[in-house]
Amino acid sequence: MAITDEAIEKIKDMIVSGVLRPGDRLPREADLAERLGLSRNSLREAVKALSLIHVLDVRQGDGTYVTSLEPSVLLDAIGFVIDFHRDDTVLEFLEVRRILEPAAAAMAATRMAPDETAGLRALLAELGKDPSVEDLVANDLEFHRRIAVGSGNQVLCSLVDGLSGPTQRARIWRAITQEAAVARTLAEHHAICDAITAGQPDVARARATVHIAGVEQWLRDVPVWAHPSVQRCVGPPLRSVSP
Amino acid sequence: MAITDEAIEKIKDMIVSGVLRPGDRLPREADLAERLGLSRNSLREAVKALSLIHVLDVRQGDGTYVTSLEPSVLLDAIGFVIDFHRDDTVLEFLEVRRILEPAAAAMAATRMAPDETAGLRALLAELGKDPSVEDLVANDLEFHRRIAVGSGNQVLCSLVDGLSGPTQRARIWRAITQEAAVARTLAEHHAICDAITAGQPDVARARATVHIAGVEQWLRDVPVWAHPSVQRCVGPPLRSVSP
DNA sequence: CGAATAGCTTACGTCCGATGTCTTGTGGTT
DNA sequence: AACCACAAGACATCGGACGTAAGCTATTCG
Repeated sequence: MAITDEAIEKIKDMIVSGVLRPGDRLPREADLAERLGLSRNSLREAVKALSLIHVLDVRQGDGTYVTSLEPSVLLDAIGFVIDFHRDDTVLEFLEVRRILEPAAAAMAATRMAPDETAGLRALLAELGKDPSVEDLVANDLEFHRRIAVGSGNQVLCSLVDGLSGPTQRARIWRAITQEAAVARTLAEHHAICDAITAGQPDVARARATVHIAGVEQWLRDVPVWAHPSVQRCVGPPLRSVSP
Repeated sequence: MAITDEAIEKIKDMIVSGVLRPGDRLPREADLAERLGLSRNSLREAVKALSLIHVLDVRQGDGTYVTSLEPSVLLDAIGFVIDFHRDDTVLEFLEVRRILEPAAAAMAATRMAPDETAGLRALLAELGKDPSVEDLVANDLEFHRRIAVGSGNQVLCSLVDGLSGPTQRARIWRAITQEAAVARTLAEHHAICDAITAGQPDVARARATVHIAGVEQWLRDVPVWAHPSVQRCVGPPLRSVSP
C-alpha cells in the first residue's frame, strides 16, 4: 500500500478511534507529516482526499480541522460522485428514488410542523404563470429537498438530495421536450404537498410513488437519448443507452 | 478556489463532457499538469482525491486511468465515508436500511434466478452449530449483500452494502450481549430467504422490515451505549447519545 | 479608554528538481 | 519458441524554497 494511502488510513483511525474528534484541529502539516513518517507533500495528498469527502476542512492561514462528521456533511459528497454517472444509468437511480422519496414523504406527513408545511405550500406558490425552465427545475429540486428535510432523518435527506443530481438534467429535458409535463409535475407536487399537510402518510407515499414512477415511465418510453439537445448536454460519444 | 480544486473540476469536466471516457488513460502527470497549468505536485493532490472515490485508478509504472464509472464502483466509496460516523447516528442509518432492504428483498423475490436463491439457501446452511461471532457477522453481511445484488439494481445494491458498515458493529454487540438474538436472526434470515425463493415479494418485504425493525427496536431499548465493550470499540469520549 | 490599524507570526498553497520504485515491452539468448 | 535480462516510461516520494492568507498583537489616534 502506498505511503499516502497509509496516511489516509492513519488519519481515519485517529478519527474513528476518538483521538481526533469533530471540530478538532490537526497538528501542522509539517508536524503531522513527521509524526506519520512521510513528507509534507505526500501528507497533503492524503489531506486533500479526505477534504474532498468533507472529513477534513482545510483553512489556509489557519489550520486543518475535522468537520462535524454529521451524516448530512459526509453524505453531501455523494452528490459530487453522482455527477460522474453516465446517463444510461439514470433509470437505476430513479428506481432508488422511487423507493426513498415516497418513504420520505410519508415520514414528512407525520413529522413536519405546520410552519414547515406552510413553507412548502409557499414554495409551490412562488412559481408564477409561465415560469422559466430554470425556475421549474430549481423549484422542483427545492420541493423534493424540503420533503427530505421534513422526514427528520439526515441520512435519508442526504441520499435523496444527492441522488437528485443525475436526474436533474433529465428533468430539464423533460420540461423542454414535453410541454404538458410542466402542468402535470406541478399538479403532482401540489397533491403531495396536500397529503403531507393533511398528515396522511399513506396518501403522501402513494402520490410520491406516482410522481417518480411517472418520470421513470417517461424516460423509459421516450427516446430522449437520441435528442440533439441531450447530445449537447452529455457530450460527444454517447454509449449504447437503450439497446 | 484553490488551483488543486480547479484541477479536480477540470478533470471532472473532461469526464462528464465525454473527453475522457470510462477506461481511458490520462496523459502523463507531467503533461497533464502542464496542460492544466499547474505543478505536478498540485495535480497529484487532485488525482489522489479523485482516486479515493474511485473515479480514477492510478497504477504505478503504468499510468492513470478512468474507472468504469459504474454505480457499483463509484458508490463503493460510501462505505469508506460511512465508517466515520459516530455511533449515535446508527439509528438514522438503520431507519434508511428499513426502507431500502425491504424494497431490495421484494425486488429480489421477483428477479432472482433459481440458482441464486439456491446459493442464498446454501449460504445460510453454511453456518453450522454454535458458529463464532465473526462467522455470524460475515454470514449476515453476505446474506444482505446477496439480496441487494439480487434486486438487479446496482445503485440500490451499493447503497444497501455501503450503509451496512456502521451497523456492522452494532450487530456484533448484539450477538455478544444478547444470546437469543443469534437464533432469532438466523430464523428471520431463513424466513426472508424462503419468501424470496417462493417468489413472494410482499412477504419478503414484510419479513425484511420486521428483521430490520427488530434490530432498531433492540438498539433503541437496550442501553448498549453504556456497555464497557462498546466504549472500547468506539474509543474514549462518547458524546451524548440518548439524552 | 477604546477602536482601528499596521505588522508579525503562523499555517496552508504552490512550485521545482531529484531520486526511488514498479510495470511493461523489447531484444537477445538458449 | 520459450525465457531472461535490460532499458524505457510512469508513478511515488522526498526536501526545500517561496507565495498567500488568517489570526494575534501591539501600536496609534480619536
